[in-house]
Amino acid sequence: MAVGAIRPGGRTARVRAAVLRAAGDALVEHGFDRLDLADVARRAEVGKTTVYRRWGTVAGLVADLLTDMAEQSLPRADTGSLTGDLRANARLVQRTLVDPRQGALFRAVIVAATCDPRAAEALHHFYAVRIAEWAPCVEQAVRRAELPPGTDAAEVIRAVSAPLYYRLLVSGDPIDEAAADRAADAAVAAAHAGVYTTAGGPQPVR
Amino acid sequence: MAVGAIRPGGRTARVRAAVLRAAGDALVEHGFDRLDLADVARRAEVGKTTVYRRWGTVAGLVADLLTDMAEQSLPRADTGSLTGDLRANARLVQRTLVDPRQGALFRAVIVAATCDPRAAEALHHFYAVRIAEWAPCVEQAVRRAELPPGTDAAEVIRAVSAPLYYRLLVSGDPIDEAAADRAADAAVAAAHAGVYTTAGGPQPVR
DNA sequence: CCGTTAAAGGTTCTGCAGTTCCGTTAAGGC
DNA sequence: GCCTTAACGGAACTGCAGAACCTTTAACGG
Repeated sequence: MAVGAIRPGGRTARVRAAVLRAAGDALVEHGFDRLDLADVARRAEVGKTTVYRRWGTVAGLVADLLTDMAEQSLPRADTGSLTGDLRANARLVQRTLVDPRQGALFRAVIVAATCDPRAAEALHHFYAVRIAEWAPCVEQAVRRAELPPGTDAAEVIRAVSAPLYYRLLVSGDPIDEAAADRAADAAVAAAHAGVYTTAGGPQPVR
Repeated sequence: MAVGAIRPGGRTARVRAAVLRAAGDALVEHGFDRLDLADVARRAEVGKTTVYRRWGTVAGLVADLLTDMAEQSLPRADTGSLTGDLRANARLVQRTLVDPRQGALFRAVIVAATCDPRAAEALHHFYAVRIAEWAPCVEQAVRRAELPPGTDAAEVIRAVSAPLYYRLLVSGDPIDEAAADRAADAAVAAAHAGVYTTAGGPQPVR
């Protein structure tokens, strides 16, 4: 075999998959701060030396987990109306954050991002991908003249998620379907008023 | 002295103040995950036994720090217009989150809240207080007929902060004055459209 | 199939966060 | 001012996360 070749196949891939799955389980059970790499190794039925060597720290492991999560994508909605699409998006985010496993996982990766630059980069990339996936909903609405031209599509999508993440991380208020619909409706109203146009400030209400 | 009396005065209060200040410094420097209670004790020039006995864990210490922070309040603005007031609020939040010390501190306490129930309760109380302080801006706007009756004042205030915290914790986008103004303007537009009325869904744009 | 070596695995060691123990200081009621 | 004891402080101890070391397994090129 050639010198210096890397070996991503077979066992290495199996080990990565097992460790990432175990890391997800452990994160959901204990949370970010109480995560022990040796415990992850035990769950994954893998030598703890391997986990320490390949990922080093809890944050490094979470960063890799996020990279993996970014690759699995969910299709965006296309209901024909902006409100319908954004409500679908808000409901998707809402269901994800409320889900015991997914919600705990997202809290954990967001925490990891505040502690480690690699995890932060992975997180920002993850959301950049998700936002780019949904931006076409807004672009279509602009083409349909539902929204003013020059509307920043990504900013509208972010505006839908923001109140839900605010509840998850900051205020602790319940993340129910009503909150999701309100988040979507607020984004539509603000976009309609021209708040998200690149030109700048809000346009007068027509 | 009576049996079982507690002693909050003198030395005890001095120790608490010194430890909370030291904890803030340490949080800003190392972040939540790398916080060592022994290091906090050293900075505060206090026995480490004291810190472990009174606060026990990092999360417990942060919870107390938050309780302390909730007591120091900043006055709300009163510019005469809803947009003016909410932009002032958004700018205040923006400046706080961008400030190296304050920003790091807020990230740390939010992280602590995801790890510990007491810290979570302290955080939610902190924001409940802040939101209640600014809610009158919205109530005034309703009285001035700038907004539809039945508008949920707290929800409007939360809507102003949400995009800024989303940037801080999730997307990593810059938290500049333009973002602050957009957050305020979006909240105004959505509130104006009736998204935050207790009645429910959005009212038709007038 | 074989040889090379990248990558995983097992075991032992170590530093330090967190605990325990006991002596010291000073808050506050009389 | 005195006494009781809540609360602080220093030092020695301990358990375990993470490092170090060496052995074993299996991926991949020929």
